[in-house]
Amino acid sequence: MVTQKMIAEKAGVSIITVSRVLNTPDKVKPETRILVERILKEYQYTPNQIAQSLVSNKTSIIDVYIPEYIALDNPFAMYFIAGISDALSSQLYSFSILRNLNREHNCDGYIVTGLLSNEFVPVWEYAKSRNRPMALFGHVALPGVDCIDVDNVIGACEITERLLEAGHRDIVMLNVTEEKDYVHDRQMGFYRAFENKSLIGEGKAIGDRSDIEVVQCSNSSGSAFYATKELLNRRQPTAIFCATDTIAIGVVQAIYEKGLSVPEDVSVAGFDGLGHHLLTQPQITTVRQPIYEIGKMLAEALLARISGKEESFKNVLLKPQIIEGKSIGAATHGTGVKGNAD
Amino acid sequence: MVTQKMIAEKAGVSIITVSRVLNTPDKVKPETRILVERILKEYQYTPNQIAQSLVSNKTSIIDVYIPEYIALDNPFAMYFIAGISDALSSQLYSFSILRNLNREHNCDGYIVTGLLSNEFVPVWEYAKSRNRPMALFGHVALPGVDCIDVDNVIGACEITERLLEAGHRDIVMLNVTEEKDYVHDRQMGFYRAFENKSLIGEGKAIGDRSDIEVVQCSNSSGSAFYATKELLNRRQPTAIFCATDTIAIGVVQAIYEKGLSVPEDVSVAGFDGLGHHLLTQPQITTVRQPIYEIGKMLAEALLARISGKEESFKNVLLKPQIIEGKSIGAATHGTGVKGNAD
DNA sequence: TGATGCAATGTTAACGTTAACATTGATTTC
DNA sequence: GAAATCAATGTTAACGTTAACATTGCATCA
Repeated sequence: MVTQKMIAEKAGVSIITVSRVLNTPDKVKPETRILVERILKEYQYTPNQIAQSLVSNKTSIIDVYIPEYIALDNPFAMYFIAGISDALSSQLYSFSILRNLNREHNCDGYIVTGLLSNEFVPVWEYAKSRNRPMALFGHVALPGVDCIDVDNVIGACEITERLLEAGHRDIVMLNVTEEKDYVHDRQMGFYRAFENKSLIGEGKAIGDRSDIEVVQCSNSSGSAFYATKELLNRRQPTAIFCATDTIAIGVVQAIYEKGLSVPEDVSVAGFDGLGHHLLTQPQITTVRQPIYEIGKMLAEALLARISGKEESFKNVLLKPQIIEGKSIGAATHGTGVKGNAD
Repeated sequence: MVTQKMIAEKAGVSIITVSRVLNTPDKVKPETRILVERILKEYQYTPNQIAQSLVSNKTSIIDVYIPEYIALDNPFAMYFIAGISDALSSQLYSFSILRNLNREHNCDGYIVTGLLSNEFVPVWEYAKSRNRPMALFGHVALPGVDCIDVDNVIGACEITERLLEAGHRDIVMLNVTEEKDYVHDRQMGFYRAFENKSLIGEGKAIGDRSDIEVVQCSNSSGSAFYATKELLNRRQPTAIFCATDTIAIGVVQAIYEKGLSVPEDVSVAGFDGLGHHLLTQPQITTVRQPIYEIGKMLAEALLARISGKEESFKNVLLKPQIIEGKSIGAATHGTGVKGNAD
């Protein structure tokens, strides 16, 4: 390994002069500077980052904590990581993915995801004890943390309103059988759209949703395929709102298999916008969670905090955007709100 | 930050005794050891990895070089990264993803992918000049590198043979319009299956493939959907071999839309096995590239080399495995090899 | 009883870099 | 012409850890 010491000896100067040529060249006589630069180049000197880190107490590494229960090989993780990677590499930072906190690792800051608010406290204390800033995908009531989260309720509400505005009144939601916040929130958003349009059955209290059908299946297109076949054997809604695009793929297939068309016979709406919505024909109109952008924003927020450029802490709740596909059409059959027709 | 120096002062011992308690506790008198351990715990001492790295010249970090032209948000990259991550985290190693080599970064070794053999030489020299081992996804004729690659020819050949053994003689391949090695290799494998079964049209030289139809489309399910519709409007082969599972998804949709069934009317075979084959109904029988496992094996090979446990260098060409779906059935129509029927 | 061995602990130096302070010699200032 | 200034460079110490060698004091042995 070529060190500053070796360069200094070759050039007949002291180590610190070499260091100055590298860091503050203006403070070195041009003659000396040119000599040292020539030797640096000749011996292909590269600084030892480790030694620099020891002095500066900076590593140029961000630790990204993704708990082990989140598979790295799903679109969520990959978009998140891609966003972080792009934000950091432009600033000459790199990152390490941590799957647990068993191990010491020196870094300049943490990006954290996949935690419920109560799980977050120990991680927060961990970062605080190391005096490192932290940015969180999620929202939490702890001070000194940059937070960004997605509003699943609004996303589900808006795309459901979209279906309602296209004239659909008999909309079935295919939701996931998982006890996660996002599952609950998307169903709430679905209901809220009916409430906003005052389409909850007359004479029923706001909040009485027994007249709106929600079918459950697991989050796979195969499960959605069978659930949809069963549904279509029973009756034919004018639209299906799918809690995820993975589900929507199975729904579209089941509609085809039934000899029906999308969107002519049944409209389909999805949620996630992480690539699966592009796989069907027609492409699915969906709600996009900007995971890539969130990863990028979190990384940028963290870098701003590290550099001291930013004073106030972010606390953002993003409104997800509707991505236009071709899977939503005008309602061509049906009898209005199913509850009203009963 | 709590350092060994602070612990030493509190315990009334020298720094090196603290270091010994941490590294070689047997060499410390039990009495002293217990005292120091108590204070270490009380002040929540954690070692400074940077300082350790400076002394040991080891970082416990592997640099994973994925050139910028490979999007991190595709299944290939994500499975690759997941495999590496799992192999490394069990050994208390972490990794950094490098998107270019503009920047110095201290690491214990390199994992490299996505390079053609000529692009690989400078990267190889880069690693060699830093005296760090390297493991490559690909194959190359350079010494001192662990290599693992997938045999696309054999994979395509075997799944095509599978179709031939099911009685199919009129098989169309839907290939990608990209000038990449894998595209060429999969088409070669497709042809080879016919040659192996001596099904290249009678009276034609081995290698004359004008009687086997290959349709091209871009690597998206929408493009495959339209290409397949056009194909089915012309004629109905008994099976379609798709160069990628993304294409296979569009093919299945087009078959449905035509009012036909998979595999009753048309069998479908795919390639990749990175998740998309699970999205259709029926699930696609495909050839799986074990990307996750390759990432894992490369990481393990690198760790073995770093630890000096391994002498000889790996040079593996993996045979991809067929993943059973339900998309291949017996041939129920058709007239044998299309060329013969002409 | 003095030499030998050994367990326990300490001192010094090293890893490669940079910050803070020190020195040198030439130039400017009053 | 002595004092002050300044550019150029050097010396020392520091970051936190560990390796190599040194010391101490006690027990063992001939």
